[in-house]
Parts: sequence; C-alpha cells; structure tokens
Amino acid sequence: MSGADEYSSKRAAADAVRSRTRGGLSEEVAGYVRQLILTGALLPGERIDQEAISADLDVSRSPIREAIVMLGKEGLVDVKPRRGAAVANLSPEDIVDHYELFGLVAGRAAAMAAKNLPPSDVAELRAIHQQFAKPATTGTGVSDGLPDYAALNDRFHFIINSVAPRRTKWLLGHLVKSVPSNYYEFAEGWNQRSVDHHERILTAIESGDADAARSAMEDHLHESGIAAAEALRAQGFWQPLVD
Amino acid sequence: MSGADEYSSKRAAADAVRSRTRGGLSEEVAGYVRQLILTGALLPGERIDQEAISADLDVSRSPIREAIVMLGKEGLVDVKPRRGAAVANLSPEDIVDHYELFGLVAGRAAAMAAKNLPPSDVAELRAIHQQFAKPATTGTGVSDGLPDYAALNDRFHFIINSVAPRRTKWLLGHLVKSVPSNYYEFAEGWNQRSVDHHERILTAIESGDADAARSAMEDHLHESGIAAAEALRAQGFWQPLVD
DNA sequence: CTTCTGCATTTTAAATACAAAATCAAGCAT
DNA sequence: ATGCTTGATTTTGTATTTAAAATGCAGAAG
Repeated sequence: MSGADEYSSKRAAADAVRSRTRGGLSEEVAGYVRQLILTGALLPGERIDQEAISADLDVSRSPIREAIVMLGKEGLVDVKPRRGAAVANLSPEDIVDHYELFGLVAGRAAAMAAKNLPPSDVAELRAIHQQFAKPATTGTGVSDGLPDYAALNDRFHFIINSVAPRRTKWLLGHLVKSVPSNYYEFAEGWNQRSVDHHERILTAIESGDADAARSAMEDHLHESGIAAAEALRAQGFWQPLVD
Repeated sequence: MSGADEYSSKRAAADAVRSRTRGGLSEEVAGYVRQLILTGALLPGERIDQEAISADLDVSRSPIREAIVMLGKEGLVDVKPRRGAAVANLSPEDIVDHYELFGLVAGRAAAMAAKNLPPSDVAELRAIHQQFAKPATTGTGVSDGLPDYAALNDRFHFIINSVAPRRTKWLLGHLVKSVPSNYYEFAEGWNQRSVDHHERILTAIESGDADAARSAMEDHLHESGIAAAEALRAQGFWQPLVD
C-alpha cells in the first residue's frame, strides 16, 4: 500500500498525460516515470511498481511495460527478467561520466559547426547569446519580460548541432534525455558561468576554429555534469532509501 | 501474404529462439529481428510485420512489441505511432558517422587504458595480439587450430574497455550492438589492416601514451566504419526494395 | 532457538481479446 | 478519364486474462 501513495501524489500530472492524443501512450508514460526519477520522487534502487503506475495513470500495463523497456534502454532503470524493474543506481560518478561522453559528442558537433555553420546561423547564434547574456533583473516578479534562459540555451545548442550528421544528432538527443536539465536553479551562479562558456564556444565558431570549439564545448559539458550531479544531490536523489 | 514468407525462410533460427529459458522473450525476439536487419533479410524502409514475426516465432505480439521498442531505441527501426515500425533508412553516411562516434567513445576508453590498465592486463593484451597476428594458415581446412579472430578481437577490446567508467562501458555496449560486426569476411585484406591497427593501439597503451592510444583507436574505428558500410553494401543492404 | 522446507501471496511475463485508426478499393460523380 | 467519397479490410494500440516465477511467511524438524 505504501508504494501506491508514492505515485498517487502526482495525480495532477497523471491527468495531463491521459489528455494527450491517442497513440503513443507508452511515450507519455515513459516521460511521466522519467520525470519521477529525475525529480527524485523515485529513488535509485526503488522498485517500479507497474500496478501502481497503472492505477495512478489509469492505463493498462501494456504501455507501462513498453515505457519501462524504453527507460531500460536509456539506462535510467535496470530491467531484470522475471524480477521487474528498479530505478538505476546511478552514482555521481556516473552522472559526471555521462556528461563527459555528452561533451565528446557535442564537441564533435561544435567542431563541425565551426567549419560548416552558415553565416546567417552564426549571426543568429550571436543574437541569441546576447539575449542570454542579459542580466536577470533581480526582481522575482514573474512576467518581467526577462528572457527564458532554458529556451535560449536550448536554441543555442540546437543551432550548433544543426549541421551535425544525422547519427550524431540522434545520439545527442538520447544523451540529453536521460539526465537532469534543471540545474539552472541549483548551482550557485551557474547562469554567469554558462554565459562565459557560451561566449567561448561562440567566439571559436565565429573564428572558424574547430579545435577551440570542440574544447570549449567539452569543457562546458564537463562543468555542466558537475552542476547536474550537484542538482541531483540537492534534490535528495542520493538520500538513503529508508525502507 | 508475401510478407510472412520473408520471415518463415528463417524458421530454423526461430526454433533456437524459442528454446531459450523462459523470461526475457522480448530480448530474444529483438536479437532475431536485429539479425534479420543486419543481414539484409529485412531491407531499409521495409515494414516490420508483427503478425508475421508472431507466426514465424510462435510468440504472441506482446514480446514482439517490446522488442520493436528496443530496436527503436537502438535506432535500427523507426517507430511511428499508429502506423507501425519500419527498418530505419540508414545511409552509408549514417554507418560511417556511427563508427566515428564509436571511435570517440572507444578512444576515450583507450586513453584511460593507457594510463590505468594494470600491467598484467597489458601483458594479456600483448599475448592475445600475438595470437591475433598469427597468419591464417591458408588451408581452408576447418579445425585447423587456427585462431578464432572474432573472439580474439572481442577480448582485445574488452580488456581495453575494462578500466573505463561504468557509463562509458554502457554506451560502448549500445554502440556496438546496432551495427554490423561481420565485416571480417568482406573487406579485402581486413585482417592484416586490423592487426596493424591493434599493434598501434597496443604500443600506445604499453608506453602509457594516452593521446596516441586515443588517436589509434579513433582511426581504427574510422576504418572499421568504412569496412562495415562496405560489408552492408556487399550484403545487398542498400538494394532498392522492389515492392 | 535456529534453520530448512513447503505453501500462500504477490507480481511479473506472455497470450488473447477488443477497439480504433489507417489503408485500400470500389463506386460514384464530375 | 480522373478525382473524391465511402465502406470494407487490415493492422496497430490498449486492455484483459492466464500462467508462471519469485518472495515471504509459517510450521516442523533438528
């Protein structure tokens, strides 16, 4: 009984899942569980109760099962035949390692961008970066007209990756999915550091220096990894599970 | 009706699948379909008929469905909601790109091996390489006591990867799975080239030169990618599908 | 008191059944 | 003759049911 409560606390989100267009339910369920894991609602080692998810999302177990297979391939859960799935025991070292790999691939894309990105895209990159570098007016007011940093960051990287070959893009998509991306709120002064990183990357691309672009991107993601691990720690991701 | 014949020609393999221990049927099915794709029995763009596989393997559609999800995550099939799955349209460029990425990650592992591989492992590496370098006595006789090159190759790389961090090993496992690994028989004189590559990698590791090990591994996999694409071509992988 | 064995319970895995969407074809209209 | 619409067929996606494996507990034996 204690297991079901774990999930049902998120019933609000559940309805959002159900409301989606028919077909591709497994994808939705995967997103739901992924979020549960990445936000620390499900701790490493904790069993994934198919029954509970089924009850919580009001979905049969077939799409849940497929979602678990997906998450297994993403490395977020361990799937043992005949004994179900559990949240993967990712260590801080795993997270750092993951981002290091991420950096390798993103570095490759950045190097290619330095050589092949069309001038118009480079210009847009600079424009976006200017928005990104705009200091957040410290007022906590909501609709302050202050930039949506996450969106700008996404677009920045999206443009850089746009000239990478297909398979490289594909792998980047996978690497970005199975890892937290909300460390903006946690790491102290992350925004400023991020701006510095982007500036270095952008400068390298503008001057067509592939090696510099690669290292800049690798360094950026190396530090992002440390920030991500810290964010997970702050969320209680590595809290010992009490039983 | 024409679709089912496509599969039933492989019924021998099908029985082998069924014979396995219970639990984890999806994994077996995935292996079966993966082989069908990698050997060119299913051509790029061709639909994956769940019913046909079900009939051919005498397995219900549930594990087949999960297998398709796996292959989707591996990038071997495209899964479109409500319109089924089809063999991914991998181009030669995709294969080369894939191996380039493979090289990036394996290069990272090799660099680490150059610094951290225990001397005993380095010694075993050398011993394996000596077996590997042994010229295949040109007699086509079967039980000639001539080395199993594929196994030696696997072990060679396995030892190198053994000191890589967990996530890196995990990614390597994924990258190696969704790509042909039988180009030994196709590329002319591949064995000799492979020996040369391994020699260069091994020398770098023995002398503790991380950068040299990395480049050697990257180059090795770059050439492997070209050979793999060639092997696929030779297998008729890119034959226009006739409809 | 401890440990091993066997039964009951729980939960997974696979098979089957059902519903909905998409494709294909034939007929009709233009 | 061509194009569109409508109906039948096929095939997918989801739910439900059934079977088997693992876990936990209880009782008996040492």
